[in-house]
Amino acid sequence: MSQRSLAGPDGRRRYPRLVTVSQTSTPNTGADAAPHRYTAALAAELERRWQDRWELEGTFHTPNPSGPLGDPAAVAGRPKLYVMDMFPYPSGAGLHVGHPLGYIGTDVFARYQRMNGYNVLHPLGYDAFGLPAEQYAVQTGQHPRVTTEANIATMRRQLRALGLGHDSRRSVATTDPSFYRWTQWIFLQIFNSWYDPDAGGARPIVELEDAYASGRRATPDGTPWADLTEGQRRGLLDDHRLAYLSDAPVNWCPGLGTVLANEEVTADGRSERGNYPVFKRNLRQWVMRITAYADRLIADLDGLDWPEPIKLMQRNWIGRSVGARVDFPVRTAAGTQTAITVFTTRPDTLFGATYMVLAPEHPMVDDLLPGAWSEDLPASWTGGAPTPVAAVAAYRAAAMAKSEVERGAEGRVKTGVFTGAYATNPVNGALIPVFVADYVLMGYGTGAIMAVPAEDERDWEFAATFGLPHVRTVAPPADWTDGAYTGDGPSINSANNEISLNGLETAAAKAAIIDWLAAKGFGVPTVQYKLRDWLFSRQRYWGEPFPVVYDEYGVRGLPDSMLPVELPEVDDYSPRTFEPDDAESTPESPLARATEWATVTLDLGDGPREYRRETNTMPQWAGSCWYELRYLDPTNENAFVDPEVERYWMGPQAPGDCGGVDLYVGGVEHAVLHLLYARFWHKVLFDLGHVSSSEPFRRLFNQGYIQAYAYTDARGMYVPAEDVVEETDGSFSYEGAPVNREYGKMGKSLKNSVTPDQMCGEYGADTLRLYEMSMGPLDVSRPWDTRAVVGSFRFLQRFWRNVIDEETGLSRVSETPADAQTRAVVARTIDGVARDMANLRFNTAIAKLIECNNYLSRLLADGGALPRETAEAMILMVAPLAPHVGEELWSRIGHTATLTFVPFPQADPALLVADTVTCVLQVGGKVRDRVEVPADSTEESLRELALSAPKVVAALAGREVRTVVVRAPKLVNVVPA
RNA sequence: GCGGGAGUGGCGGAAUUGGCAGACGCGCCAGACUUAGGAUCUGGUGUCUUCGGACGUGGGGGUUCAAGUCCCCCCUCCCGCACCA
Repeated sequence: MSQRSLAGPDGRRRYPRLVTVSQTSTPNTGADAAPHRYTAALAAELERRWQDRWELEGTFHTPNPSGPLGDPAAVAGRPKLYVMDMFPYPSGAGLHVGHPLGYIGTDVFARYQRMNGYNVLHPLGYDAFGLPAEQYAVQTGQHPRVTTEANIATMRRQLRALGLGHDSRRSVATTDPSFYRWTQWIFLQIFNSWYDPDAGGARPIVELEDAYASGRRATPDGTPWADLTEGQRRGLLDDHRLAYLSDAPVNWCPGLGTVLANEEVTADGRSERGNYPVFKRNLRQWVMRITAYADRLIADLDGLDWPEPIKLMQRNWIGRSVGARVDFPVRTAAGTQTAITVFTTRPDTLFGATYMVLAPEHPMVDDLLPGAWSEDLPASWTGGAPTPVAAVAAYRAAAMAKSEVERGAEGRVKTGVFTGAYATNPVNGALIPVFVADYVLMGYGTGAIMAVPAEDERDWEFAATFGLPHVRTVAPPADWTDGAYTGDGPSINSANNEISLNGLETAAAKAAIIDWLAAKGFGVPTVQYKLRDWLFSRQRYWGEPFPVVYDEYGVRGLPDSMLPVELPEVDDYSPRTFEPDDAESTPESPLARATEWATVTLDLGDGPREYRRETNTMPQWAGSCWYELRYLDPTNENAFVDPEVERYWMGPQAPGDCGGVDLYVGGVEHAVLHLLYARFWHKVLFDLGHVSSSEPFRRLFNQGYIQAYAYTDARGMYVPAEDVVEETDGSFSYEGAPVNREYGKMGKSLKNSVTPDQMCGEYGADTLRLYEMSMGPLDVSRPWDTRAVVGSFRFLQRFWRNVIDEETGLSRVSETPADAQTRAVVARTIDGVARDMANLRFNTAIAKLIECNNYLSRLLADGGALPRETAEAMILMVAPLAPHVGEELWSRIGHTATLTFVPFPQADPALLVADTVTCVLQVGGKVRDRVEVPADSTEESLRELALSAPKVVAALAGREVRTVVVRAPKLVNVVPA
């Protein structure tokens, strides 16, 4: 990398052959280069120089309208644009070339829009709480803060070397106490709020307390507020809070030693991280009442400029179903009259309910079981057990023993057992048997269903297995043969003395029966969601402590003045982990061992008293739920963000606009986790009047991933991908032995990692940026190909050579004006590049720039000069993509200031209109000739031209002309008879 | 199984509203410079061809003067959900 060219005695250069062991096929060693050629060495020098200058001048320091980062004059008269990436976790493994793909994309876009006059906010921070730093700390004994800060420093260095124009003053980390102080503050806002269905949003809990205290709102059992004990009052309020403690079943993962959110558990009941078994346990944990926002989280998707698949995933995850709850009267074994409540989306099929099913965990099951079977029953119903109690116990034990994977592997064969009890179908009084079966899930609806075999495939299968009858209540299509018909159609067999659904279409039948049920007190219309409340506790050290304490009555939020609650120093950062399948184990947070910290004496307004702290911490999602707001005002010590600053950057742009970040770029893997949680927090803050935007991210863009090939040898071990050779027959080998190729992620363990540092060293950051942007559309995944990077390098080299004389290093720019053709070519390039950049189509923008540059190369090779207007337009267009080359050339042709804020070139519309165009002459739709014609040719003249064109005449071969289609001036199609 | 997306040269990918398929790049081939080339530069490069042309965007059918693009059927791959009543 360090060879220099030598000048010979005659003044001509001599290029010594210096071949080092490290020398590869890289074209850019500089060994052979002309003295002022664009080489890796030159790229490294000028990139460092411009990065230093940007930093020194604060080029990317974005002004706020007010406050510590405020500069009203700089803000005035410019439109704003907030461009943001999903922030990274500062991993110790360092970056590979796939990581910065999205960051480069947003940087190009941000730079482009700065040149269009926007005040662009483009920050990048760090999502730095979380498991890897903690696990590393457990292994090494080093405080996670130390490793986290070292990792952040490394990542900042790597990202700086890519020339990313972030506002470094706003580079917050979620682990900074000055950041998580406000995470805790927002938690308290949520904790101190309740969802008021009448207002359709969150309101301070003190308003609810006032309503109870004044009697405007009755307590659930009617007891006057004044007569309630302190504990009862607090319990009542706690039941309404948006952040609350719950004893409900949670996902307990012994292998990780922590509980997990539903979103963090895979379909086969394992942890998304680590792939350990997860068990349902009743544990007292913090939960966020996200379900209160389910409807708004669905409805407000409509106003978002997000990819449709992501919206769909959120809708599906929330899983809204409209239906009814219906009560089926039943008598317990003890003789008490009660009812089994089911949820159904098909109340119109009620007359077809021929049995019921309860989930194995359903709390009513045990009360229903009679002491003995009342009749002779088939063995399939009793499971061969002597009593219902024994049958259900055996069934439950068998169901518990099966893992989710095993259940899936059984191909969903329906199993179950009869309870011995019968319930009454409220519409027709029929006594129908009640079963227990694991195809009904306790976690959805009421954990109980009415089974309608004729109109539900699962019920049909179960009924077939257990010999249960079916009654069709929806007329299937004429060609229907057998099985459950789940579609819509006119109701049949659905009438009692009071109501008949017969003949009604499904929608009308639903409405009619719901009215009847409601009137009779048998049921109510209900909306059901798959979404559950969000489990918010983790038994971890490296997370935000909860800003709450406990006294004898329960939990109390701390006053703002006591924030932040900082993490205590501890000897052991590890949560207690267990054998992965030890379902009986109990979580044990590391903070519980910090006994001095966990007990604290505070004055919460009623004198100093001793309290217990919460020893769980918040999940890693907490910081990412609101970081877009902290970027706006990162140094504010009085508020998480100044309202005026928030309104400027994120406020609605028009009536009905939700506001939010103008462009948010990140991977699709956060479609339902981060993006749902962040929307929820933002809406709470909106309801409470803390932000003016009702959504955090107005526009979302999912970048694709850079994939890579990995190779395994005969033993299945990964071999270094860079040393694999492709054989002439298309197979691959490593050190002479054949290897298998697989396609997927890039990673150190797969031995196919390529780092940005490597690419910057071999070509420079501008080449890497250009290559990543030219590989394909930003939202599509594609394979990395190190060999192909040289193409982007060659372009920069050729572009450089067109502007700079390689021998002298001087500008080749001429002050003579451009000729008409050059102007037209450049104008077309400007037009296309501007459109592509605005649409994040950087790959086609680059193709157009290369095309234009190739034109200029030919022009110069033919002895032409490079006109200043042409050079400047090209430099300014290349600059967002390759900013260091852009700045360097801009300065070398005589400018002193950065080009960051120089207006992007405008195409003269007059130059976009060509004088002549190529007209395609077709015969029967096949191209036969092309002719240059005036752009304003008339249809008639083109028709004449085509009919007399020799190639058209030849292709017609004497056939009659049926018709002639003319699309002036570009196409004529002569259609033979 | 349900839902969504995608199939274009050896490879990554281009292609306003249906209107010249394969832009641009890699690779490959040839040439230039060179003691040399793995640097750089120039040119060529979908397939077949009797050199006229024919064929060609996963397969089959259709609409149209004209289909990668629109419609129907099928195949393959990727992503999400997965007994959600």
